[in-house]
Formats: sequence, C-alpha cells, structure tokens
Amino acid sequence: MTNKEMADILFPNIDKTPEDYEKMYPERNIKEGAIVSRYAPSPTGFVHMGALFASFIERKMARQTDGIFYLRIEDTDGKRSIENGVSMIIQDLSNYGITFDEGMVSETEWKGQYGPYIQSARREIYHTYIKRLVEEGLAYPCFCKEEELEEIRKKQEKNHERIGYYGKYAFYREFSKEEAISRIKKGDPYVIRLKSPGNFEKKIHFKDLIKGELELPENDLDIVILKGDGLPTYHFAHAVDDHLMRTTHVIRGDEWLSSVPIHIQLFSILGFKVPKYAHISPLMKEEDGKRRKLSKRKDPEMAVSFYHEQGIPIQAILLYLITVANSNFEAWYEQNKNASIDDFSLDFKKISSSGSLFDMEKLLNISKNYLSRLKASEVYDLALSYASQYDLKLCELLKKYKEYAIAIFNIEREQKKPRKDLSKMSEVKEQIWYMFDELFESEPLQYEWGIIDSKDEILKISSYYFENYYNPSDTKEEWFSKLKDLSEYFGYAKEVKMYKENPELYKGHVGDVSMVLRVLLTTKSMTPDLYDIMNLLGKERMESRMERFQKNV
RNA sequence: GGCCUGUUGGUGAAGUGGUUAACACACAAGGUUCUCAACCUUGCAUUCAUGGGUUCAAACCCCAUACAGGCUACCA
Repeated sequence: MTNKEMADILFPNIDKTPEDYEKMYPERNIKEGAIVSRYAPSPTGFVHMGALFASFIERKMARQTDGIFYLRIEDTDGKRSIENGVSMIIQDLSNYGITFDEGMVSETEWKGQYGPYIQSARREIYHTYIKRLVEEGLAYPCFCKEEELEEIRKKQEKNHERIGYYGKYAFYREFSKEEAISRIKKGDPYVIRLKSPGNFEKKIHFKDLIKGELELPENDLDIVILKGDGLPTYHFAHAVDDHLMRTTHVIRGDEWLSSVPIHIQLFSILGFKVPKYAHISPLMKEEDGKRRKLSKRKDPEMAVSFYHEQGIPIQAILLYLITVANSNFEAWYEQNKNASIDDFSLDFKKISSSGSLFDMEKLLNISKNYLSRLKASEVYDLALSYASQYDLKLCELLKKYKEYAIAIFNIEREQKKPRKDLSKMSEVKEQIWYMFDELFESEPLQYEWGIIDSKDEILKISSYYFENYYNPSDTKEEWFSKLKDLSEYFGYAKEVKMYKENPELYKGHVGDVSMVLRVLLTTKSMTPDLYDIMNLLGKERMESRMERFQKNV
C-alpha cells in the first residue's frame, strides 16, 4: 500500500488540496512593515487582565503599522469551551476599546476574507493539509492508548531518559500501513502524529522580538497533530491558521516559548514561511510573599469586569497597561500631555522579558491623574454611566440635577493644578453625597467637628456669620477676608501663623472657624473648596442645614 | 528528572563594559493652604540574587549555585 492510498482511506472526503487553499487565501495586500496580528483565545470564560494586556499589545502593534488585527477563536478543546464564550470575549474586550478588523463578531459569524475564524469550522482545511502530510509519509496514524503512553513515560522515568513519544518509543511510526488500515476499518480509535525529522542534539536559533536571541533543541517528538475527535492540536492549528490568515507576527504568552521548535518544524514541513514571534511575559501577582502568574481560576478579581465594577476608567487602565509594556511611555506622556495612546509608538524591544507585578496603587494613581485632566462634563458622563449600573439612587440624582452635578465636579477643576482626589467612580458618592438634599436629609448625620465642638459656640459663630457677613456675590477674596474678620470677632486668630506664634492669645484660628461652617454644612471635616460649596448650596439651603443641626443635635 | 526563560530599592523599571545606578508609584520629613487632596523641597539601592572568573575597568561578558516561572497532554 502506498502513502497516497492510505491518505485516501484516512480522508476519503477531502477533495481540495493545499494549493487550493493557498489560492483562496492569498498574501495580503498591505504595505511594507505592516503587522498582521491576532488575539486567539479559547472561549473558556471572562477576559482577565493578562489577556487584556496581551490583546492590547497585539492590537497596538497592528494599528501603529497600518496592519490588521483579527480575532480567532481556538475551540479545539470542546471540553473547556463554554456557552456564549465568544460573545463574552468580544464584549469584555470592546469595553476596553479592543476591536478587531477581522474575525469573529458573534458565536458563529465573522467578518473578513480569511475565515472561518473559529477553528471548529476549519476541520476540512486541517484535514487537507494532514492528508498531504500522510501522502508524503510525514504523518502517520497512532493507536496508542492512554495507558500505553503512561507506561512509556514510566519506563523513561525509570531509565532517566527524556519523556515523550520519540525515536524508538514512537512505536507506530514504523507500523505497517495495511495493518493500520485494517484497525481503522475495525473502528479502533487513533490519532495522527507527525513523523518528526528533528534531532534533539541539534539546536535551532531564532530571534524572539521580546526575549531576544534564543537557542532551543530541535523537536524530535512525534507530536499529535490530529486528535481522536478529528480536530487538530493547538500546534498544528497554529501553523495552518497563522499561515493561511497571513499572520506576520505571532504575539502570545510566553508559556508557548518552549513549543517554538515544534512550530518552526511544522511551518517548515508544511512549506510555510515562519512568522515573527514575540512572547509576552505574564502579569504577576504577589501572594504570601511569593509572586506567581495571574490566574483566571485563582484570581477572579483579575477579571476585567472587576475594574468596571470599581468604575476605573477604561482609558486609565489602558494608560496603565501601556506603561507596563513600555516604561518610557510615562515620560513621553508627560511631554505630550494632550496626545493619545495611539500617537505613542510601542516598541517590542522595550517590553520586559520578565513578568511584572500587577500594581493596583500605580493604576489608581494613573487613574487619578487621568480624571483630574478631564472636563467636569466628562467626569459627569463617567459617573452617570457608572451609577446607572451600580448606584441607581445616585444615577437618579445625577440625571435630575445635571447642571448642578457638573458644577460640583467642576470644583477646583479648571485651574492650573486641578484637584486630584478621585481615582475611581465608586468613590464619587462618598465624595459628593452631601451636596444633594435628598441624601443629606434622608440619613442620620455624623458631624466630624474639629476643635470647636460645642453646640453653643457652633451656633453662635454660624448665625453671626450668616447675619452679618454672608453675601452671595462676594468674590473668593472678599469671602475669605470676612471669615478672618469673623474669627477675630470671636477671639480666633485671623491667620494661622499668628496663632502658631502666640497660641495663648487665641481660642484658635481662622481654620478652626471655617471648619465650623464646613462641618455644619457638609458634616465632613475634609471637603473641597468651601467657598465653592457655599455658592453651590445657596443661602436657603445653608440656613435649613443650620436649623436642622440646631433642632436635632 | 530533562529542556528553556527570568532575577536591578517596598513596586514598575532605565541602564548592556568606563565619573555620584535615570524616571515613576509607594513611603518619610519639612514647607504651603480654610480642611483634605494636590502642590513644592528633601530623603529613600555604597550596590544590581549568591559565589567565582575575564578585564586596567562589570549591573552589563563567561561559568557555577540558589530561587522563581514555563514546557515536558489526544489543554490551549
């Protein structure tokens, strides 16, 4: 029996040839240097930070070279796939502005000329290439059962030999074709293995765009390329798909690094041009003093939805990720404050070859700075969209008092050094609730008095202020100078300095007196600019807050 | 066990043979302000995992060791 005859028996329904597919999926018409990259996840659940990081880099590289970025779903392991897995990925990523030029757009549909973009729909293509390999005597059926493989492994362990299906252990490599066919006809389960031409003693050299020059042993394992269920393994699908989809750069996690010899071998056997590789180190997490790779199973808080629930702006997360990817971004951004991430040129060489700890502090700091640069109306939009999902009461208020809310967000904002006290939207309510009567009046109040905490003194100072000093049309300077006069009137120092120099002469200082008004009106000892708050509240509401204090405390 | 990768302050890191190891976060002290945040100033690795070697000279080159991570599946 010839190889050709065996191939026909193995794949009776395959009538296309590799050449047909080469024609169907021609070289892309893109400009020199353009990168074609892909994000190729398995549909196993939510997207987590590590995956977002990788897809962000993949997309950025394609974008900045006017290339193509596509989404390919790797669902060759049916056991791990979950329902709506594809939509979940698309949704999670689109929340972060990660969109695709080509690829899956729903569970079953795709856009682009190089599809299908889901591996379970590419069976025929894989079979065509494997059929050719069988014809050429480069692949063969293997009938090893799990137990037999286990036995081989044990024997190798005992003999201190390398583990794996290779050389003399590759029993079915030399199995007779006639016998193989008769077993297949009998219905025996089998897989197709590659007849590896590699020699483990020899080294291959290749250059990884991130890790640099590497030397790895050739692959001599007869790896499985087609599983018992008729679907290919990752390695084989990677070679066929990335070739036919004309991927120029395979950017992926570095858990694949040691498989590169297999992949290069596959590309060469199939007659494909080897793509460029860039292996990204994983984001790490520190736990019990040890660091480890972020894990989807162990770290559900690393789901990107977690950040959404906290109301950390998408832009802030992207700024953080690009900072982790290329640490020179920060300095560049400082110089180009109005530029966008798109204007920065990400460099493979500057991506760290060791894994970085995910740093929440740094993320929040970036977020805080980002938010401080926004206009009040932009902060309002973010807060509203957050509240609409996570705080309906606040959402209602923001909608009802839109202009007022924007004015609140504008306190100490449009100035050379804008206020920086907000790093995520989940903090908004805590920071502004007292500006809304609905919230102020509905809850029991906890006044955070300073050194002046006697009810008598508080009422004396505040009523005197409203009767004799308060004027809604005062400028900030006038307002403050009146506070100083008020302080003096009640025996408090006009200036903090004066008080510090001669504390025995005063009951306190102007700061203590302002504190009375601040706490009376807001209950809080720490607030943004009191002048702005008073202007926003207006005389009537301030008086009613004073009355409430008088009656209830 | 085998193969591979990584290791610079509390954190992210710059730096690849030549003066005091950038910068940012965090932290601390002082200043400033009506409070807070912010802001300003200053401090924060005599040393680049450890031990050897090469060199006039090493965080940078070489070797060994330790530790961490990955791969070694009909999982990706």
